[in-house]
Amino acid sequence: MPTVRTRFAPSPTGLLHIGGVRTALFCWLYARRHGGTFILRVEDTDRERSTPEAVQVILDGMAWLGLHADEGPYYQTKRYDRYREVIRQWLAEGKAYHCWCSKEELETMRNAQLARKEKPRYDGRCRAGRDPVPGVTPVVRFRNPQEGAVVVADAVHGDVTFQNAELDDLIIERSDGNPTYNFCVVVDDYDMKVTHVIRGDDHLNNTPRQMNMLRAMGVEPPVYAHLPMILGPDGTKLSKRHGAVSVLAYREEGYLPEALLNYLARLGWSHGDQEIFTLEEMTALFDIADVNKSASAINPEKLAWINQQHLMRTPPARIVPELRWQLERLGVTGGSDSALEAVVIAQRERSQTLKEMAEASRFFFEAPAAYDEKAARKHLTAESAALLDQSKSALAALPDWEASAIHGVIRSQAEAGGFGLGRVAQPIRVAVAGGSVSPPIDQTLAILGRQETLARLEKAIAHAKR
RNA sequence: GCUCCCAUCGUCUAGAGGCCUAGGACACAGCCCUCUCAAGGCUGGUACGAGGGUUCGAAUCCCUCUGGGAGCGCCA
Repeated sequence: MPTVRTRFAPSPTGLLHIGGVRTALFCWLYARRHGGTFILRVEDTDRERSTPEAVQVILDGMAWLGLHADEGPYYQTKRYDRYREVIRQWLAEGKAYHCWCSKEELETMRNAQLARKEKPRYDGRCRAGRDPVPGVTPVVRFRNPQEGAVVVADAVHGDVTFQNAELDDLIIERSDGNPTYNFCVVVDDYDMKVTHVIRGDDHLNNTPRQMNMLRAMGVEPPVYAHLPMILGPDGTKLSKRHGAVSVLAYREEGYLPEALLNYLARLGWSHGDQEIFTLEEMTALFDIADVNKSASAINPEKLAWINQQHLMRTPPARIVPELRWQLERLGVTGGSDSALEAVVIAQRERSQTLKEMAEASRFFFEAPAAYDEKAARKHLTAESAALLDQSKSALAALPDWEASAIHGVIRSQAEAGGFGLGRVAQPIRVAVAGGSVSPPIDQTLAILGRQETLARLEKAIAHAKR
């Protein structure tokens, strides 16, 4: 059994979006699971649309996700000599031939077929050879078998049979001398000794042609696994307004890479009823046999839930740099690692994303610019001013500034007044956080520190007395 | 139009002939917990696209239909 070799082969013509990431993930997981090699190959033969920026976006995205390649990135544009070599050889062996049809001629053929309600395809008119046509630079076509059938033994779909009669002779070299996609894929998968081709099922229809070309090279095709498509939340094709944005946008929105990967893995793959997986669990459990055949729609709410589950389970120290990055994006700097860690622990069960966490934690690092109007009207009243004042004195007198002692103060204040904790806690909460929502008040004050707490209480008392 | 693929709650899915009066998760509703918001716990509603077979028995196997998708390019 040869070592497993998988490849992720994006084309840098657009963005690396959710669909591409899921494909990359499955390739990566499969290689990891079997101690194999994961190859990154950039398919940039479309010189018109490929851009260095798009390449960089792919590289950055993969790096953020932690989907590191064991080999590559390879670039198809750097392999043109090899492609030409194969084409020359095929031409010599009769496996390929020159086609002198002009684009106009092909267009006419196509329209006629469409008019006859036939599947548009090349009719092979140059197959037997044709004299050079003046003014036309020929393309090279692969001589596809005309008889028999090709069976794709797909690891997720099972056997899928295509009649060779349905396939035409595809162009492998354009008139400008550049090789085409389907051909490059074949040469690359052959040269790179790819054992498992895991890709989107929009490629299922290309597979028989690729298999025929692989056989023309004298090898048996690799194992194919065609993954179902990922749809937008409304069940239609992914578009810009859905998730078809760069994966890096998910970092900005405050998602953990492992959470995004967990979510994506569960789109089309499952392991019983388990929903939350660490990367380690996924690599240990992943199997193509458990991959679904049907397309699935992304559900942003579930992604958010999974993200929160990861926020709650991941060691806080690992979250700290992510939170710091989000805070900096809000223009909030400072705070020691240990302070941020305490914030993470206080906020993780009340934040679905790191962005939310940063926004909700702003007040820990800077005094609220203004009180939430509604909250202030309700809790910073003349009568609560007296209560706030008492709390302030009691807190100032506390020997140790820690949560349980702070809780003791709040509780005795409430007991003394004969009312619930909320009556004491809410005004304090508004005073320190600026609004009526925060982590438990004792924990909040403990993180904030005595000095800052007292200062904010002072200010709130003044406000309440106005 | 032709070829190919797909089809269980709104969504993600479990289900490989009897364990299914269909299980879990997200979302939703109610209750509990409770200093706010959450988290957590409990409860509830909603699904096998339709029709034919095969079988003692079908969500599971076969056929047809319907619906969705992909491909059919000197794009990838």
